[in-house]
Amino acid sequence: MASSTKIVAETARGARQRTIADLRKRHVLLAARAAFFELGLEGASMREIAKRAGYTAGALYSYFSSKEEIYAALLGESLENLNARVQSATVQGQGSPGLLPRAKAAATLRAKAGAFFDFYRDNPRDLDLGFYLLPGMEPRGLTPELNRQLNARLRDALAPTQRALVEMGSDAAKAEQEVAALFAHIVGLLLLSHTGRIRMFRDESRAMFDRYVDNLVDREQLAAGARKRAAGTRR
Amino acid sequence: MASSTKIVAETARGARQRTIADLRKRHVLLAARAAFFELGLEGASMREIAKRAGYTAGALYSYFSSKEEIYAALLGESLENLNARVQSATVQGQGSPGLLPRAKAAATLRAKAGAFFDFYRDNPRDLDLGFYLLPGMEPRGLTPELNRQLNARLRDALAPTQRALVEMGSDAAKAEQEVAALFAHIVGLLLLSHTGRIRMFRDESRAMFDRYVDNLVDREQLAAGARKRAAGTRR
Amino acid sequence: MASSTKIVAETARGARQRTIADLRKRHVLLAARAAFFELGLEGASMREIAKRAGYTAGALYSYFSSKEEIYAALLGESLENLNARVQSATVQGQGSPGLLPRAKAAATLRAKAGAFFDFYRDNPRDLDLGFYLLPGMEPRGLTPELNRQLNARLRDALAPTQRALVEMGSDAAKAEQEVAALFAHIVGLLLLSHTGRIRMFRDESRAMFDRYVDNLVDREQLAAGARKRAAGTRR
Amino acid sequence: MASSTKIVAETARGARQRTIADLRKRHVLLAARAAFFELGLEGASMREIAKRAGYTAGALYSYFSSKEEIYAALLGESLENLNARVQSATVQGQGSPGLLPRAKAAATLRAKAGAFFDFYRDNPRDLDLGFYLLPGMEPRGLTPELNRQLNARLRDALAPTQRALVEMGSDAAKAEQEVAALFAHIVGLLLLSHTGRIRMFRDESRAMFDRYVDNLVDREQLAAGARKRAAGTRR
DNA sequence: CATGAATGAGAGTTCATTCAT
DNA sequence: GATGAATGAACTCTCATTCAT
Repeated sequence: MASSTKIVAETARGARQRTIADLRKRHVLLAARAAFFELGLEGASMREIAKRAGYTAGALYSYFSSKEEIYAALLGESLENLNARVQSATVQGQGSPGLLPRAKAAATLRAKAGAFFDFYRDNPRDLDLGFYLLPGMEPRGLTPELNRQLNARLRDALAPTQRALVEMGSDAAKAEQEVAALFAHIVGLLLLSHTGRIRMFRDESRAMFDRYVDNLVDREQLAAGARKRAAGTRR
Repeated sequence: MASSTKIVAETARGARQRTIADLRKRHVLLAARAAFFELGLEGASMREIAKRAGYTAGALYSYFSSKEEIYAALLGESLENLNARVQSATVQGQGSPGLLPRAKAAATLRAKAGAFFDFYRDNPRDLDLGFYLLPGMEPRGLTPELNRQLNARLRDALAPTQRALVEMGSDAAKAEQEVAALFAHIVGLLLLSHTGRIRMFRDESRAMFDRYVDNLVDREQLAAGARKRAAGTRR
Repeated sequence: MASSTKIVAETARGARQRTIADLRKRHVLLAARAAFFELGLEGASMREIAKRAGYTAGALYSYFSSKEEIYAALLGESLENLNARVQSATVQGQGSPGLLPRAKAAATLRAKAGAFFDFYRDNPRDLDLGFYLLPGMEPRGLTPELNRQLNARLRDALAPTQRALVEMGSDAAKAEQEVAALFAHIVGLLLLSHTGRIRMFRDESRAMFDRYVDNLVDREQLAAGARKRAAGTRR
Repeated sequence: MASSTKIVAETARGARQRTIADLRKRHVLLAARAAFFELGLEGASMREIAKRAGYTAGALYSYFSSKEEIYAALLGESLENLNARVQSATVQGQGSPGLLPRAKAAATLRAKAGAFFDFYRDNPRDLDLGFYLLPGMEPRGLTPELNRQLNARLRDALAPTQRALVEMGSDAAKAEQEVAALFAHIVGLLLLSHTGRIRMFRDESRAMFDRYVDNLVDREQLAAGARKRAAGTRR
């Protein structure tokens, strides 16, 4: 009995410690995020991150075994945030009873893809996180396994949009293609918007995104109508 | 006579030397290109570039007065190459006599936009060149003036596509929007294709580009038809 | 109680560490001093200083944030030493009861000015420290504020001499002029003594200094006598 | 005959060429002087000097075999200028017939020493030339032999002052001491004036110089009077 | 005589990382 | 767990000097 109690106690302590450690880890991560967002990935040195976290540079190595591991954790967190935002995105006027299933799916498409777009528009550095770093990485922080996980979370964030396309009548392959194209369009718009290389993108990126989605919805509805007519003719 | 001969000779020598110097400058640029393409902008140190060019680091400063000037020259060259490729792109079956003007414009659109896409697909690092810019650049090499020039060359490369859109019936504003959206789509596709973050992009990016252009052409033709019918009604 | 103890312990550790850090800083400073004194300000590279201190170049930046900060610290220390020496200089046969106040002041003048002279004669490079300043300095290490402080410490070292002049009967303005002239003479003598540009200065500089002070004392006493007579006449 | 003529011709050509070469050498020297005076000794790179002379860096080595040889030549020239100025300095109201020999000598003293002072006051960098460089020199440009020559020219510039002191009644040894002290004072005043380390020196250096000379003349006249009286008593 | 390309050493500084305490 | 000292390699850039042309 005594030993069992001890085990329980130790486990509890272990859990508490792990929690505290996790908290501190998150604290470091927040500091790293702030540093990176202000100074860019190369500009954010370990010393800078440490200073913002209230630590010495050496202390960070208690939490992360390299700078790249910090980057990986940051990217992971970023994708969690993205997914949270996409999941919490809801259709406006959701309860309208008379709405046709396809119109509902279109609304969902707009909501989910819009959330995706807005997340990166509002957090521009999160985009960098995903795309600017890859070259010259890997050694310790970004193992292939982790890389796979991160890609999976990215797909998760696109999945609701893909499902909406299916509900609008696309077959699976078409839906996958369309969501990939949509993803590419978003990335392109945002990248150009951030670099400022061309004027237009700075202020109109969301409008451009809307037009793309409008066209996409139009196409889907046209295709659905065509399928319907084809089915009617055959009967 | 003698003095005139001397002047000619000296001028010739000057010209020859200038040519040689230019050649060597290009040689350095090629080395820099290779280094940058393999190691990224930050990874390509002056020493690394010099080594590849068969020089010591200090020697590079005979040709370029800073690392950023090298970058700027590289970017400039890249945009020249892009423009050359776009300009030399011609419509297949150009001579077909019975082709309607609008169909011809559509073919031009496909050719020019396709050349743009293909240039960056075939020279992936040239894309990076244009976007790695973000960080702390500018001091000497990339003056605002130069920056403006480079932006102008980028627009030049998109201009033929824009003109084709106008010939298909778009008004100027619409054409500008569409070409910007097309540009964004291309950038997004290529970026995702290069980072490999999602499987599909690796092999299918050109097909995805084609589908985007197909949709664009369809939309334009639909709109043109609508305008025609509207005109007919009004009469 | 326990927490109080802990605080004490931590404070003690902090204090100890600070002391050790100060010691090491001084150690670096000594190495820098030696390097600078042997090789001059430009010749003493960070690497050279580090080597003499038993460090790598990078390690110096734990103690000083730039080469100029090292220089500033060195100059500060030098002026402290100068002041210490001047303050500790006392009049020989100070206790003699029958000495007139003016004679006492003259003795003080000789003692204080002599200490000033001897300090720089015995530490020739400390003089350079104060004058190698001219070139393109200032950026970080030698802020205007610090510059003001250093100038103040220099004046401090001259102040006792100036006070002695006042006690000998000079008015404030005259005393300031004379002390400035004395300072200039000292600097000139020492500079010429160190550069060896003219033979005589090498061995006789102290004798030359003494002659200058003798003349100065004579002049002051003559002037005092003249003032006395003038006052007697007026009565 | 023919060969003799040829020899003459060649010699003449040689002389002309040497003259042209000297001219160009002087031209380079002027550029070096300007560069050094603007940028300081360390700041004036061979490239900078060459640019100002309208040459390439390499071309300078046709005229001088090292940077230090340029420095040496510059210093030599500077001392020539100094001597020229001192020699051309004349006593104001020189022709006054009734002037006593001693008063004339005092006027000469003032004129010659004043010219010395003014030369360095008006050409501050010439002072640096003489004093700031010595450390770390010698290799090629500043041979001991040359060094001796330069020191001699410096003494030459002081000689007229020294002679004036003798004419005022000083014996040779005393005159040498006094002129050395005067030289030290001048150097001290000018150095402090240039560094600006103490306010007073900036604007008043010439006044301070005058006071020093006044005192010197007074002392000499006093001493001469004493000698006269002593001689009268003895008789 | 002059050029311009090139060297090689060295400058100050930054940084991720390690490790004894 | 955290510190602070230290490393060692890397960075861009400058410079006096050399030499084939």
